[in-house]
Amino acid sequence: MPTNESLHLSVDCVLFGYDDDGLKVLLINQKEDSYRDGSGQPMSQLPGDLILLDEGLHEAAERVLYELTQVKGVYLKQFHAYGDPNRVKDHKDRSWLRAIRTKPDQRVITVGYFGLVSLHDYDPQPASFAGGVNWVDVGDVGPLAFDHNTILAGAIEALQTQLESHHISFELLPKKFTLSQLQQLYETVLEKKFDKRNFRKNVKKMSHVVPLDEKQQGVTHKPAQLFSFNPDQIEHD
Amino acid sequence: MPTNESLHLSVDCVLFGYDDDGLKVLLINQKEDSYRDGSGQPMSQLPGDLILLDEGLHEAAERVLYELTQVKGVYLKQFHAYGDPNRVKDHKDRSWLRAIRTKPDQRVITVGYFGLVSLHDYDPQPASFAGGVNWVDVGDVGPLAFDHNTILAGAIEALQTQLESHHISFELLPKKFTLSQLQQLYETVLEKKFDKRNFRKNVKKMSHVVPLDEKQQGVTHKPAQLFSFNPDQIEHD
DNA sequence: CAAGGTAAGTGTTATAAATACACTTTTCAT
DNA sequence: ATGAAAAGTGTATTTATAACACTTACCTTG
Repeated sequence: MPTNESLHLSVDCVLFGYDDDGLKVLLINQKEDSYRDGSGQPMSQLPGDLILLDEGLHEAAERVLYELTQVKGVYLKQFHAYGDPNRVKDHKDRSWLRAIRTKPDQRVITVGYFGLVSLHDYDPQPASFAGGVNWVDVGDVGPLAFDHNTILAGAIEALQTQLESHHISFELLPKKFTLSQLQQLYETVLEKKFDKRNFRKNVKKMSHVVPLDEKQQGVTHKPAQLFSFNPDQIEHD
Repeated sequence: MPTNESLHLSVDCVLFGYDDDGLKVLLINQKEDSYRDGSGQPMSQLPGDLILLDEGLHEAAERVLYELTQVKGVYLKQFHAYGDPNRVKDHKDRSWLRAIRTKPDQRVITVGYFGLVSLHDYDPQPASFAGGVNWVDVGDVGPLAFDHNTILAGAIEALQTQLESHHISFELLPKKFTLSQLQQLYETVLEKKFDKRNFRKNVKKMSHVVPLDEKQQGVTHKPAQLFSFNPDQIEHD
């Protein structure tokens, strides 16, 4: 029954990027002429790669991300392994696999990592070997290759549950930020509204959020107080 | 540098068993003469096995557990993948690997699952191909083979965080249980004490915990009301 | 069959956390 | 000087958490 002779392992990275206009995921497109879905559209997928024989899983995720975005040192966390024997056997994915793999029928188990970057401070200049690289709003992601929609959904869930408990919000914000930006981040990620005054009351209790002697500049309204995270006070993980 | 030519994947199961005298983990011993640690003690490990080419990860975990305990249908949940390239390379583990593997230097990545069983209703009669199988109190677990102490710690953490949020306590209790048993379970797993009256107040709010028209029997004191979980009201996951 | 042992069962009060809600302030642009 | 735009701020209500001690029902034993 199984057409494969061995079993390979990859990592797939769900890199979330955030800025004032929302939460994005980094997706890569295959070259248009080699890989299209039924309707002729080029299909997207999450950045991922087979792991090397002497690297750890976390290392592999870092490498994949570095190769794609030239970014080092981003927050990266494992969230789930996906091992359905048929996860790379779908009809829609065959032509692409034939193009890139020597053994396209080979079974691949993948370990999902999510990563967080702030798109405010610097734009990670995605540089891909494989085709176009785009930041896509999380709400606008269409059908992806393989089981990548499932993986993305798992990453979003992990991000939501960990945002509050693991103090990772600062990975998505600029070094200096306003309380409104922090609130918008929470509202975007958790998909619910918060009351401004109550939200600020809670932030005051967080010892790792510290006010700076500095105000927002160049805005057309009352400039907001800037805050930053104190890394000493943060233990995530 | 790497001595391995390929890479294999296993599942390791942390099967938790609970009864009135505590939380146990199922461990297997290697045969004493083939595998001892430095001090000549036979070493224990978590039940685990390489996954087959055509089975999913969850399926693999179910199979491993069935082969060891003859138990089917237990609650099983993936919690983490462990992929350090040296996780099976420790000196203490070499003799055992030489005994059981054709390629003892081969790298193995493993996916951890935790499982839950009630030791009240029935004793899962562990039946092993590989040696002794024991329920060991979670507090009394000594050094294990490979990185299995790390994996166990990860499983305990996962169990603790999910006990409250995922309504899984009933997997560890008999079908009919008293509120004191439920409280003791929480206290054991979460390693903290609860106030009896406050605990019961909270239970009353849980619609999935329903009182039965039945009382405890054969006890030397006031018999407790029995309760059960209503499976219709439970969505875990 | 009375007494003692044992765990079950039960309410109230105090403190802390979460929620709901609306106006004033500061800056820039016109 | 006026208006637009988002920042910033306090109180009252509701809900949840925490602390705390005695009575009840059943079994055992002497």
